[in-house]
Amino acid sequence: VRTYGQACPVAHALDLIGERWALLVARELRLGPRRYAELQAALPRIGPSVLADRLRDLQRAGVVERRDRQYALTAWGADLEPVFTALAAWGGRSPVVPLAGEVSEDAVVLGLRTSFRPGEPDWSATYAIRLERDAYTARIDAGRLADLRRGAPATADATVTTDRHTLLALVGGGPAEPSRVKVRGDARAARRLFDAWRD
Amino acid sequence: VRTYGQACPVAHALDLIGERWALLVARELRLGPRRYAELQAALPRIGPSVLADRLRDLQRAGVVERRDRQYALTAWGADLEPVFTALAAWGGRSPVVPLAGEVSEDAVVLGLRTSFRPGEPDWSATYAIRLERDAYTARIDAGRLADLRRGAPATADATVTTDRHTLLALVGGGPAEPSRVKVRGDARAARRLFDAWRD
DNA sequence: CCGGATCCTTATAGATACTG
DNA sequence: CAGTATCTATAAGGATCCGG
Repeated sequence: VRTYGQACPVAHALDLIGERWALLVARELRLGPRRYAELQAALPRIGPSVLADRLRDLQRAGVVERRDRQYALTAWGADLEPVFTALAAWGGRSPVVPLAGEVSEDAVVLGLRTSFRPGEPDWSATYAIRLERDAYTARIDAGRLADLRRGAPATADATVTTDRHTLLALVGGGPAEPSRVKVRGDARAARRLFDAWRD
Repeated sequence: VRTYGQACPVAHALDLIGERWALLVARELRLGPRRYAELQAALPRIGPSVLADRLRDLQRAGVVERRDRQYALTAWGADLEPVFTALAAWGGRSPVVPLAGEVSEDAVVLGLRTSFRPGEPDWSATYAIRLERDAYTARIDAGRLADLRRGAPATADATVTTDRHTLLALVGGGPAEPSRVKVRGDARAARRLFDAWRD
C-alpha cells in the first residue's frame, strides 16, 4: 500500500487510481461489467498478476465491485467520468504524438462520447453498434447522447456493423473504408449519427 | 520510455502524466514557476533522482519548460487544469479516507479554488495571503475567483496572514484556531472571502 | 476453460551520499 | 543550488502452472 501521504484531494485520488494500469482497467468498465478474461483480452499488455493486483486495489478502494464473477464500477467509480473526460480532452490535444497503437473495442466506442457533437432537438433514436466482439447501445434523446453502454438494444432504429479500426477512423475523422461499414434500418437516422461524429 | 501503446487519448495522456509523482510535480507549478529545490521542499518524499527524472519527462512531453533556472507549466501543461479539478472533486468525495498527511503551501492554497463558492456580483477585491514560506494573490472579480497565483499583489484590499495548517482547516471546514489568523486591511472584504470558503 | 497464483527477470522507485 | 551516482527495495513484465 503505497501512498503519497498528502492531505490533498488530488494526491488522495492518485493514491486510489494513480497506480499503473488502474485507470485503464476502470476505463474498460465504463460501458458495463467485464470478466477477468475479457479485461485481459482488452488490455493485452497488462499481464495476469498486475491485472489481479489492480482489481484487488480498486475493490479495496471502493471503485470496483465484484458481482457474480464480473467486475463493475461502483457508483463512486462511475463518478470518475469527469476525470476520463478531462484526460481524454487533454490527451487528444497532444502536440507530441498523434496516437498510434492498439485499441480495445470499448475504447473506440468511448471515443463516440468524446467526439459526439449534439444535434437537433428532434433527433431521438436508438442505435445498435456491432463490432467484432461486442455489441453496444447508443441512445440519442433530443439530439444529446443520453446513453452509451455495452450490450445490444432490444430494438434499434438502425444497426451499424463494422470493425473497431474502421470505427476509430470514422470517429477520429481519418480516412475510413466505406465498404467496411454496414448499415441496417433507418438510413436517415444512421446519417444523423455519422454526422454527429464529424468535426 | 514506457508506454501503454494504445490509440486512446486517455492512455496517451497517462503516457505523458501518468507516471508516479508526475501530476504532483505539475500541481506544484499550477500557481507559478518553481525552482528544483522548492519542488523538493514541497514534495519531501519524492527524492532527488525521481524529481529530476519527472522534470525531464515532463519537459520532453511538452508539459513543463525551463526558464532561467525555474520550471513552469507550458500553455498545454496549464490546460491540465480541468484534470486537476476533476481529480480533486472526485478525491475529495472519497468515502474511504478523510485525508491526512503533509500538505505543501501551494496545495492548501489550491484548495481555495476547489472550495470557492462564488459570491455577489458587487464583490471585487484583491487579497494577499501570506503563509510561512510564500505569499499568494487572490483576485475576486464580480464574485468570481478571477486569479489565484503565487506572489504578493502590488496592492491588496486585505491581507490574510496565517499558516498552512490553519488555512487547510479553514478551507476544509474543520476547526481552526482564530488566533492563528491575522487580517489587515478591509475587514468586510476579508469576511466575504472567509464566507466564500464555508460550506 | 476460467480465474487467477507462482516464479523469474527487468525496470522503476526510494533513500542516501556525493559532486560540478 | 541543482542535480548525479549508487545502492536497495518494490513493482511491473512475461511465461508457466494450478485449482475449481
